[in-house]
Amino acid sequence: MTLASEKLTNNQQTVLDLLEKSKEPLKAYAILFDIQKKGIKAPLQVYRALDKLIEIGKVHKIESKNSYIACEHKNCDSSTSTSFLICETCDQVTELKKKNLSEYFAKQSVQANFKYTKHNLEIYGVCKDCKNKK
Amino acid sequence: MTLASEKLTNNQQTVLDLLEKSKEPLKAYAILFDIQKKGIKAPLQVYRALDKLIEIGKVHKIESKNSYIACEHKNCDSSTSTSFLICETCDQVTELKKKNLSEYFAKQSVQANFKYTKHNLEIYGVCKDCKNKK
DNA sequence: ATATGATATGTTATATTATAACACTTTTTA
DNA sequence: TAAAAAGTGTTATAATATAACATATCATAT
Repeated sequence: MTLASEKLTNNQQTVLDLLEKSKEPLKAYAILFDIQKKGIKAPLQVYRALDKLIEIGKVHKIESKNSYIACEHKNCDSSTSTSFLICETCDQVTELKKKNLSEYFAKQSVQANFKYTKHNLEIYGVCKDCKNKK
Repeated sequence: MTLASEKLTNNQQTVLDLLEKSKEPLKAYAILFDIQKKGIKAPLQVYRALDKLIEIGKVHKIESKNSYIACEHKNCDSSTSTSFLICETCDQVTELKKKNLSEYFAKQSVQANFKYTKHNLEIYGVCKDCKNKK
C-alpha cells in the first residue's frame, strides 16, 4: 500500500463516481442497485469499495443514517473524523471543515482526562434552502 | 401520553435495569439474550422498549456502535441530542453534559445559514483509566 | 522477466440489526 | 364504563453487513 494512493480500481471508481454525482448520502444497497449494470453484483463488492474509499478519505459514512457520502474537500486528510450538517427536510448533507472542531473537542476531552483521537459529529436541522422555502 | 412519563411498563423497566447495571453500551440482541429469562422472547419487545426509553430520554443510542446506554444524568432533557466520549481500549462510554456543546453547535450552524435542532457527537480516544494502565 | 507478497475480485452463504403486520390486552381518561 | 391510546406477543421478513474461500491482478525487488 502506498500512502494516500491515487489510483483506484474499477469497482472503487465506479462507487466513487456514483457518490460524487449524488446530492444526498446513499445507502450501500442503493449503490448496489444503481451500479449493477456496471457488473457489480454482490453487496460485498460495494462494501469493499466503500471500506477502501473511507480508508483513503474519499468517502465518509454517516453513522446515524447508515449512508455514505463523497468527501467534498480536495485533499481531505480526514479519513477518520467527520462533521456534518444534515437537513431534516431535504436530507442534504454539508461537511464541515474540521480543524477548529477537532481542537475544540480535544480541549473538551482534556477536561474529562480523556485523550482525543477522532470524532463523528452529526448536526440535524434545517438547511438554508429549506428555511427559505417555508 | 403524558410528558416525561415516569411509570414504565415491565418490559421497559427490565431493559432499563439491565442497561443501568452495564458498564458498557449494549447491543439490542445482547439485551435480548440477557433478559430472556424474564419472559422477553422476541427482538421486537426489546426494540419497542428501547424506542420508548429513548423517547423519554432514559436511554441513548450510540449510532456508530449500534448500541444503547442508560442516561447518566438525573433529569435528562436530552431525548435527542447526545455527546459521548468513547474509549477505544475498554469501550467505556461517558456522556458529556450538553448545554455548552449545543450552544457551540448552534453557533457553528449559523455560519452555514443552517438552523440547528439537535446533534450526535461521538468522540473516540483513550479514557483516564486506560491511559494510566499503559 | 519473473517470483513474491500484497491487494483486489467474484461468489455463495450467513450473521447482525431492525421493522411490518396483526390479533389481542392493559391503561388512561372523558 | 365506554372509547381511545398505549403496550404486548408472535411470526415473518426487511435492511445492513461480514465470513470464507478460490482466483486474479498488480507492484516491485531480485
